[in-house]
Amino acid sequence: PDSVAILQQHGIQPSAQRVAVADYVLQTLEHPSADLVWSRVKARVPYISRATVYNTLNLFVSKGLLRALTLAEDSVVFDPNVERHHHLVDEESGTIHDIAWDKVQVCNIEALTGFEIHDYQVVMRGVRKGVRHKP
Amino acid sequence: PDSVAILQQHGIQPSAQRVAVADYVLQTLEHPSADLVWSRVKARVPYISRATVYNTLNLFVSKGLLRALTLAEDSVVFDPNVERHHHLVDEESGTIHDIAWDKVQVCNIEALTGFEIHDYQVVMRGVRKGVRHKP
DNA sequence: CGAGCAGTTAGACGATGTCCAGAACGCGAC
DNA sequence: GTCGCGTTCTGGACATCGTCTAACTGCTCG
Repeated sequence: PDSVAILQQHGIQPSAQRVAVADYVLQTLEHPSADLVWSRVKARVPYISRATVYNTLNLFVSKGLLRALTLAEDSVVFDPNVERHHHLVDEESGTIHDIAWDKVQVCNIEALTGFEIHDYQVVMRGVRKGVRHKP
Repeated sequence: PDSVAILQQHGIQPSAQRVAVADYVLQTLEHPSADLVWSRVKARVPYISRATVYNTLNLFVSKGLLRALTLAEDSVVFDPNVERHHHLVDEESGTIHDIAWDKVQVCNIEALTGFEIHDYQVVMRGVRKGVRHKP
């Protein structure tokens, strides 16, 4: 897809650095941390600075292009999937997997009193099936 | 309750520092970060060091006395409630509230293929009802 | 040309969390 | 008691994450 067009549609000036970040982060499935985005983008655009990557990621989040997730220890990760969905954390590798919204259902959320729920998701932890554990 | 007895039941030597940490962290409802635990405990035992608090909290987690949660930005917090339950993050204050396990139900978790789910919970974000927003 | 503005840059900074070497402690043996 | 040994505690160094600032670049408009 055309990163430049996407940025413009969201009211973001498409500078060279922003396009470079978008080209990677809007396509990836690896739920990268900010510093991982930095190193990935640096591989193609070596002169980009760390501050720019952080600024750009925060800008993308505020414009709704990305979601920031705080699921596992150490660091926020970014998810280009901004639709509602759930998450599964692989306890062995730390990898995060998206789980489609309609794969599981949550009931009685509306019955909670005292709070106005703006958003919710199921967070699961587990391991790949068939992986052997040490005896 | 008797912190000394609880520590012993979990196979932890009850040193003065560990008891001091336990006295606070096993009773609290405020979901403290490690550094908050440090300052709370220092108020009663001023000579305790930061490293000891971190070591003690990690020890308690590995022994099943506490759960470490990574829900909101910045820092892991600790929860003495080790029963299954859900969490609600107040988006205005950042406060975390425990939600009883049977208040909401999650269906079809078992139907997920490819993974062995060890644990899951619903994470909600919202605000206290009746709180006015700026117009 | 040059003033102004948006974007970028490098590095300083504060906060979080881990690690290490040495000091202090507790406890049993003598 | 006191000796010796293993455990615990301590303070500081260290690495990482994320933010901030001040200076620099490059573009547009007059």
